[in-house]
Amino acid sequence: MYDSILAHVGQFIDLEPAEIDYFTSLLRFKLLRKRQYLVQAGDVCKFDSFVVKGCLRTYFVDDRGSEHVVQFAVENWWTGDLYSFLTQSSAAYNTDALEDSELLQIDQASLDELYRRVPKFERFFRIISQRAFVSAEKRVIATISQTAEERYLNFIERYPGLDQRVPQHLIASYLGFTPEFLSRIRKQQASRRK
Amino acid sequence: MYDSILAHVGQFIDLEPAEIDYFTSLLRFKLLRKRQYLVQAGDVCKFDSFVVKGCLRTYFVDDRGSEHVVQFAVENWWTGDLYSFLTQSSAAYNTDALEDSELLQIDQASLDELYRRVPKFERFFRIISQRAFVSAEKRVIATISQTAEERYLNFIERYPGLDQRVPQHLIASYLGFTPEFLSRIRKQQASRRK
DNA sequence: AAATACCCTTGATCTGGTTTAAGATGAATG
DNA sequence: CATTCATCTTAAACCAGATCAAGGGTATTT
Repeated sequence: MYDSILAHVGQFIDLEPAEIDYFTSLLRFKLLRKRQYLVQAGDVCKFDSFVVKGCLRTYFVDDRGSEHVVQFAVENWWTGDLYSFLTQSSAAYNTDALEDSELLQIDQASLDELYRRVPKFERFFRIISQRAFVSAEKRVIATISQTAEERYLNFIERYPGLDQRVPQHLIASYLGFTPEFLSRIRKQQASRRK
Repeated sequence: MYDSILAHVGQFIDLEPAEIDYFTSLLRFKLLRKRQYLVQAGDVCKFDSFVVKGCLRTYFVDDRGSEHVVQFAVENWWTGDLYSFLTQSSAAYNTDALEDSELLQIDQASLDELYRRVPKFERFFRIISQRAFVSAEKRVIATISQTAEERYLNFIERYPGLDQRVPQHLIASYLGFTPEFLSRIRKQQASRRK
């Protein structure tokens, strides 16, 4: 059950057996059925969640009532509303399961304790946060500088298989355009391949 | 000279006098004249740079030759090409000074040493990276879900005074539209205020 | 004190992507 | 097994914002 999270953490820091035991003792296992919420906007996000299996999406509902996918999370990703988790304030985003999913969760108090007892975890979360920041900044630039078609092609290249796993209209939402327009892009792609 | 960076770091971690001395001993002071480059695309970004005074911009040149402002950095911000700095690979972005600026810089080797000798700095950079990630993600959502006018109004509210400090066409670039369109937004704003 | 380089504005025209609306297909549910 | 619900497609009208082109103001340079 802990194999994937330990392999993931092990990419960035080395842990002693006792540290591994301590770390895993802080984790709680959570099963989510398809369509079930992990966090709803307005709630406080109590846990940082690691995806062992399955697929989730985080989305935001704007003033006009339209939904926008903030991120997808598949195996070996962390998910939740980070701002809400860090500040224990109410979440702006919703996260729900697109498939039946298995998560490992840690709460704020346990994480603080973990930072204190095993400071290497500060390093681990520093590294993954820096990477997440770099990716988010790239996504800003892509959204600003590329056409819808370019973003779509980069998406299927960068997240291979994900387009087979989640509905197209959610990919369109993630990329910042309408499902109708994605349909047109795909049609044009298909005719070009002939 | 070190007042602002120590106050900034002090917001997140507490340092002993000896740790302060050690930290500041690793910093190097850098003066940039207006228009001078801090990092050019293709170079390796050797330093993480803290802005003591002045204003810089990081920008990206796309395939079509258009520039896009990735971020502005004013007093108490860190700047540079983070991906290039972390991996010591060549930078995708350019950073240059919009005003004469004073920086404090740390190189990769010194930072590694700092993490080893004063692990609290892992914590410090974890926290600011997490915040940076949250902001970057908000910017993605804003770009996807709001109109040009809404983004502009949020920008001047969120970064008060910055619109007086940097040319308008760079703000337009940062927000993801053309300078001509910003001009029209401002005209409409002015007429509404009458 | 010209000359040059920036910077901002305005108008006309064009386009990438939205909106609205309708229909087709398949999957989940009572 | 009928019915709702979710997903995807297509097409026509429409719009936010881009592009192109021109002109004017103001620093900075020479």
